[in-house]
Amino acid sequence: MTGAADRHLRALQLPVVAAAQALVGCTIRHGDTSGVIVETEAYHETEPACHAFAGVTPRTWPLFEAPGIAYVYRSYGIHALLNVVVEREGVGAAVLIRALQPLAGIERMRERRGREPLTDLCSGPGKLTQALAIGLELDATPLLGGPIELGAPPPGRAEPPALVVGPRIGITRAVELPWRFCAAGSRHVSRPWPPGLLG
DNA sequence: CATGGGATTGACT
DNA sequence: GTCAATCCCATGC
Repeated sequence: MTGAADRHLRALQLPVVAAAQALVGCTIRHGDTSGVIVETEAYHETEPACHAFAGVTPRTWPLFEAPGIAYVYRSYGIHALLNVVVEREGVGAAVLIRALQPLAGIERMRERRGREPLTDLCSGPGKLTQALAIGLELDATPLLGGPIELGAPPPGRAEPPALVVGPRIGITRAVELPWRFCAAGSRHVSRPWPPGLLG
């Protein structure tokens, strides 16, 4: 079957920027909590904002593995951030999952986050890992048949969403690359887009 | 071995 | 708008 049913599988085979685009609309699940990916960013070893730019280190080695595993690292000493490793083994590249539209386990997410509004549950890379209870112990685990499951778009959302493109958030190097992708008009992204650009 | 800096968030002015 | 929390790890001496 082709189309939406295997979009996540095809995304894992693409170059990182195309993969980041293709993963918007796919799903992430951990335990009973899941959501639709609405925001991603691409990171590649050839540009200095990527952890893989420094080469293989105790932290970055999963980035250089074969596609389809998680790269989870601690940010600012506090948050865990989830990436989908892509590109062939030996090349450091990954897609940062920046926001989800909550799909299942929403009450559980509210408990974990200590917040009620649906748009506050997974609207940021640190928020979604808290909502889905994704921690550093899941670093380098497979995303197909592992504890975290990367899945196809949900029923009724076969059509790839329109994307809004922009610069990546929160970095200081390679800021000019337009490697951030959001589902147009989504209210679940980490930062609202300027009025007029919303789908 | 010491140091500095984050792919962030939430609280506060 | 500003700012602290917090810690792993990359870097440099």
